[in-house]
Amino acid sequence: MARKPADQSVDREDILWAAAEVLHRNGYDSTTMKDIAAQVNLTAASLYHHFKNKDFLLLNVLELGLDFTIEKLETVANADLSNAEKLAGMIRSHVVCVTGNVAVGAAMVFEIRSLLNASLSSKIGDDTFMEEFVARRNQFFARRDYFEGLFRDTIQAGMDTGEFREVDAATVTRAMMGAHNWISVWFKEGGRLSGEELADVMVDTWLAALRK
Amino acid sequence: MARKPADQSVDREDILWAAAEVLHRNGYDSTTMKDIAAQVNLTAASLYHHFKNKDFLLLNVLELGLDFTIEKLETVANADLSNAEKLAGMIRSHVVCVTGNVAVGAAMVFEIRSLLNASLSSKIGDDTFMEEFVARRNQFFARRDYFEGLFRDTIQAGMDTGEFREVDAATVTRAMMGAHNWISVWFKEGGRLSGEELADVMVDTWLAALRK
Amino acid sequence: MARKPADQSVDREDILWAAAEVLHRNGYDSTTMKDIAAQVNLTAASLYHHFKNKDFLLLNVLELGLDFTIEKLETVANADLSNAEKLAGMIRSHVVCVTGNVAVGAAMVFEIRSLLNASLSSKIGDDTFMEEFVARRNQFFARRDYFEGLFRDTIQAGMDTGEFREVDAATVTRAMMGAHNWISVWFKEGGRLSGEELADVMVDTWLAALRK
Amino acid sequence: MARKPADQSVDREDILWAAAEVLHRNGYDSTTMKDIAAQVNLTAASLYHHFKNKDFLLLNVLELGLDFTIEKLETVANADLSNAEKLAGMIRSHVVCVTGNVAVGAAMVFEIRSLLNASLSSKIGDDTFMEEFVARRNQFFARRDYFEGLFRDTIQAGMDTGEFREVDAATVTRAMMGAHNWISVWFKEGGRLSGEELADVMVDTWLAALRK
DNA sequence: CATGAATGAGAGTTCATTCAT
DNA sequence: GATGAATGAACTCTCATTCAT
Repeated sequence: MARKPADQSVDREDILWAAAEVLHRNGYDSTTMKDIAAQVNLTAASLYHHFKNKDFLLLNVLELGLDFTIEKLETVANADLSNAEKLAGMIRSHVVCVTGNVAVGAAMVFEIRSLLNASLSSKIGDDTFMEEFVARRNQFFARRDYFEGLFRDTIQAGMDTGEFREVDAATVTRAMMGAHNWISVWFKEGGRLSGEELADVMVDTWLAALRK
Repeated sequence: MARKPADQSVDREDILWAAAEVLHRNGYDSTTMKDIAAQVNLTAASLYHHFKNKDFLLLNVLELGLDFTIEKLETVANADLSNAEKLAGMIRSHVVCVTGNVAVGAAMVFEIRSLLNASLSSKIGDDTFMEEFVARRNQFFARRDYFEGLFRDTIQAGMDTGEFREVDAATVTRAMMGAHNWISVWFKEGGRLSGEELADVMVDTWLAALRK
Repeated sequence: MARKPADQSVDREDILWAAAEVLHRNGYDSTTMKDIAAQVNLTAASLYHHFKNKDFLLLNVLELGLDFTIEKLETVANADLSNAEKLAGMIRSHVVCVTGNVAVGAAMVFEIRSLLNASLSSKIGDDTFMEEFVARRNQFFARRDYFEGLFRDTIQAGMDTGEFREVDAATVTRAMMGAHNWISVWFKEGGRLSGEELADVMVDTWLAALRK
Repeated sequence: MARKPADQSVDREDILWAAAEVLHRNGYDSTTMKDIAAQVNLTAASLYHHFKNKDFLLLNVLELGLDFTIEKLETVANADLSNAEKLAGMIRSHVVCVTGNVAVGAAMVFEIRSLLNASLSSKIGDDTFMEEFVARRNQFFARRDYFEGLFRDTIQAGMDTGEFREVDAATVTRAMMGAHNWISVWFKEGGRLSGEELADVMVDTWLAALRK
């Protein structure tokens, strides 16, 4: 979690991490632009220099989180490993990302609906506004599907090679996503389990569920 | 599960089911009293004859959903079954509840935070208001823990009797809760799997994860 | 905290006349909802009970003014008179309307552009919103053309019967509209000329311009 | 009339013509400094190197338009012609100016009110600011009266010499101003009538109205 | 000269809530 | 009970304007 470097130059990404934190605390609707601005020592009006509006700001937060997570995941997904090892690595990656960035993780779980409703409240003003928003939002969802697909494909591949028992890969993947996403709800830094330890438990659980 | 009564006499519970639906669509903050009222052919003002304020209304929705689910669950939890059979039954119960009542299920996942923030924004006006609210909210959370505890205890018992392999019961339970809660996000009535079938997959998955 | 306003019940039309006055003073953009509300002892928020938004309020003001004027005009336009007499009556009607209602008259001259720009800033929210707005706006413009057409037709008819000399009826009509509209800019109640006297001058001028 | 210079060196007058155009499209209040700046490839901040503030910019636009028109008019007004010929020339001059420069013409009609309101919103900060503004604004209005006076005087003179019939010169002049100003509202370049042709119609109309 | 960043002030709008009817 | 009217509070967003670079 990147803190405020100083009080001077605030750039887009600083705002995004700060925003994620506030979002995590209050949820999209209860979070005001003023809240976010305060977190980076700006006024609400100043935020509009960096983001077209609140919806875009949310979208940027989510994109940041997803990009960050996907990047980590792809390293593992592209490695030359057995499907079991690969899945283990992917689960660990995902869980570590979530525990290391609870705020963003939570945003990705809880604010999706706000993202969907967002288009409705968008002004017409500039058609470009909404068009760009919808385009980027769709891309976000596509990448989200891609992300989930990485897990599903690995499970399927493991079934094909006989490493895993036969299951409903799509549903098991969704169960897994749910389990991992839910972490951002209950995980507390400094609790009984570290992020790494939690990742171990998850890996153990899911591999057990899939073992023959 | 049972809703939609006559169109004339609107009672508290009608409003709650309707509210859950709107809440599911829009989220707590984006849902206006007017939205909820419209769903039952009332005006916003009229809602105040039935509920003290919006926060209480939400609390009532959540209580309704939780009571409903716990009731089903206790039937199984108190039955004279092996721990594996019991856990299977509980999972099935939970999943069927969620799939049969996506709206309320989603509310219980997504609007908890609103419930927490609620106390903060409560008007000080009537101390009794807030006191009662906080008391009932705490009770709600206690019952929620109790609900989760039913699962955890069964897993633990299964481990104790040797039916299940040794796992971190608390964490596995949370994984399970996450997986089940997440259902309300993606499940569509009439999709590839019915609620019952989905329940089967979940039972299979979790028992596999716990088998020795 | 709902308070009782001093004035009894304020209805839509009261607001419209008041709004016209403020609009006349400040122009659409410089007029705030608060300004209009203050004029009728309401808060800005209360205006939204009566009008969907500022654009609709303006539209209502203009509709009111146009309806009022057209009604007067049609009485004359449908009477059994020579074209010269008819035109005289119409001019007198128009001028008296404008001088008797400077505020609304001015609104109809100066705020048309705001009406046109209005659609752009309308929210999507409810498609119905914008659709209704555009529909009513178009109807307004159609009625405005109809209004102008009454003059043009009478001039043309007078030319056809030989009462008037040959002129470019459309352009003369526009000159006339301009002259009459402009009255709302400079006319002061209690000045050198009463509304009736001014009407006489206008009638004299235009009939002189058209006489053979 | 002459606009559009190079694209590099932007000077005050370029900005004014550009501003007039934007003003014509949107009106003073809806026109932002950014809009005007964009029209000449500058940023809003840069405009402040050329004009003290938005009010002054508007004032400059109006001054430019009025000076331009008066200059043309004085040529005719000072010529050695009969009053009828003089009035014809003046009308032609005015109409041609308006049709050739719809934007500025419209600004002079529609933005006068903004000019009036401007003083009120002026920041107190620099007294000099407001003093200078008010002084120049008053001068503008004086010149505007002078402009209208040229017409009125010619009509009066024509009545005195018996060229024109007896009318209320002041009121007829205002009717004329209204008719001419209104042109900027409806005139479209490339329409049925050219500016010159429209001028002919106007000359014909007003001389007919004044002929004995 | 030009500009990117920042901001105070304020506008339109929404909404939970109250109260007289 | 039910509702129409009203409102205070709060929010998103805009904009003229300043200033350091």
